[in-house]
Amino acid sequence: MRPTIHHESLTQRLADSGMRATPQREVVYSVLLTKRDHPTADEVFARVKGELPTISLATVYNCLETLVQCDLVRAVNFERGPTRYCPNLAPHAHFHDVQTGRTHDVELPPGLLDQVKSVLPAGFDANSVEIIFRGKAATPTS
Amino acid sequence: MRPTIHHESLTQRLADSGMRATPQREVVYSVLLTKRDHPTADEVFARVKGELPTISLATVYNCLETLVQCDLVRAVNFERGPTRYCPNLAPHAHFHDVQTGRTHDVELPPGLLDQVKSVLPAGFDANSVEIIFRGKAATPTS
DNA sequence: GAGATAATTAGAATTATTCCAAGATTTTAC
DNA sequence: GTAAAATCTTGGAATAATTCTAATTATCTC
Repeated sequence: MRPTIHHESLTQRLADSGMRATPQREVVYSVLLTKRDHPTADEVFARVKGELPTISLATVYNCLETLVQCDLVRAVNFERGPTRYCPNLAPHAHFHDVQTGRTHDVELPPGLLDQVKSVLPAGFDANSVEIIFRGKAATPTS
Repeated sequence: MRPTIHHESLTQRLADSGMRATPQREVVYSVLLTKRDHPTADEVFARVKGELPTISLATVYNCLETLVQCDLVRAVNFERGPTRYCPNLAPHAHFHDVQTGRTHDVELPPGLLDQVKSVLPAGFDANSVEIIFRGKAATPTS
């Protein structure tokens, strides 16, 4: 897993925010893109170590925070419990399967978020809407 | 603040789940109903102490968890940070004001949650939908 | 009222995250 | 190209939120 494909856009985004592209940031980002299962910082740490065995957990936290700042990654929090990270930039909702604990992305029809926003009373100006479903997902194979 | 008004329904709900109404549970619930600003467990703890000075933080956590189990209270998590508690049972969304850090309840038109649920692909069966807005709320007095 | 069950309590333990200060790396200015 | 400045990474300590544990207390049942 060599972080080349996304190198350009990552470097660009970071530069836009006055930051540098580093191997650590590239690998953290690459790990998120490779397996999109909403990992925790600890899980990212474990995966990144395969590529950069000497990276520290603090650095993983730093890199994740940086990527969130650059709008390349979304931090997701439902339930108390560790923050999870999602590199899906398209507007989407999350479905949290209470049985497996897994989180699935749910694509949203265009306009839905705006429609939901339109229920806000005067004086409330939302720049983001987050939708979280909870329930059971049918097992893909059964 | 004597927890009489809600005593009946609280006792009933607890009994339905095979649990007892205790002074601690009543005061915790009463505190949530009295000031609906989505307090953290620590904040609830501070408020409850006015009534029950010897209550422990562990008990506050226990009581809150119990109330959540009985569906009398909703636990709300956005951002990493402490869980907040909300005694509003009507379906509603939350608006998180990024300037003040305050959270407001947003009433939802009937049917909206079902409409949102309808975007779920086949195989996903949601029994709850949570909607969180983030942005700036106009100051009431200015 | 004795025994069983349930709830509360204080403090220890755990988990997730942030902070910090030192060292390494990269950039900039000459 | 090198020195100084700026930025990053690192490991460990510190903090914050929550859960666990074992002992005590309260409540319910018969």
